[in-house]
Amino acid sequence: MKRRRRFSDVLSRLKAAGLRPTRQRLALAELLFVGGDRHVTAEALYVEARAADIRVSLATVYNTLHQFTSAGLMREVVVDPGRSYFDTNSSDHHHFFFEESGVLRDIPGESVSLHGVPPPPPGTAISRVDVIVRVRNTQRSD
Amino acid sequence: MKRRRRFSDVLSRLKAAGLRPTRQRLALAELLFVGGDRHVTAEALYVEARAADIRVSLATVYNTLHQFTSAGLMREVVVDPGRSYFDTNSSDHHHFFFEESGVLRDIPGESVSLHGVPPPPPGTAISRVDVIVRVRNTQRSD
DNA sequence: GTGATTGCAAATCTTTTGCACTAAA
DNA sequence: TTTAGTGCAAAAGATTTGCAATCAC
Repeated sequence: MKRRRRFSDVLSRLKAAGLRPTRQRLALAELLFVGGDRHVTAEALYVEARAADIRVSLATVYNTLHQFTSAGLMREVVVDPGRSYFDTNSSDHHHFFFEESGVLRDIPGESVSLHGVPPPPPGTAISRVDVIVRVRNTQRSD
Repeated sequence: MKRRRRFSDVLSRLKAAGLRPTRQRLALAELLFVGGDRHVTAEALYVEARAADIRVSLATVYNTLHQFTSAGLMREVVVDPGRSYFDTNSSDHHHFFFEESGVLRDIPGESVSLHGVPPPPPGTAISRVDVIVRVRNTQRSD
């Protein structure tokens, strides 16, 4: 009953987040949350969903990713001008970004330590610290 | 002769970067590089240039910012989905990003120290590490 | 002159929105 | 029912591109 287990996991996850478990949200959540951490763009998830015979529109994919993000189930990662990535790992961690391929990879939050960040100005508080390690291929690429 | 000094500084800067010193590039460079570190979006620089009676198109502002960036005179900072910032400080440093206002502020590179970043995969090298400290207002804003 | 640069408008790309339709509670 | 969610197509931004006109060398 793996399939049923997955389904109910995802179902309770949506319920816990206060999101109505619609067919599209359930299907997208299953793609996203089953099988480890993922980093997707809206377009990529849309293509993947279609390939998996999930009937959903691109607009709904965008809406859903933002709803999941607002609900704390995902995190938006900004690394590429003109394209947003969404990360199924919403805990505190950092990223490698492979500039040539556009691939994002997690760096566990505990492994990195930061010192010397100045305090934020009065009246403000740090909401998040992003560390993005941009990586490029060593060998010729042109 | 402050004005003349600024002009020749900017002129040699462009020449050193191998960029033909056209009227538009000179004028934009003067806006950008005179008077401290700046963080601009293409649109904002365009508006500023027009206000300063610099006759330039938005397309040229985009082109120029990218040329300056390729030449190492500036740096592109990605913090906001759907909008690019360009930073006149191209040396190694980090940023505060004020989420409500969209303002970016430098954090000197020396003040922050990072430990524990895993080595990049074989065949790749770190091209840059960005630390972005996202900040929000403490008081109500809704 | 000659090739690089610019301006303009059109094109492209990503993301958002309006609204009639459908589905969950 | 009643309200939230969805699909579609259109709209909105940001950025890029094609090409004729213009400028630097």
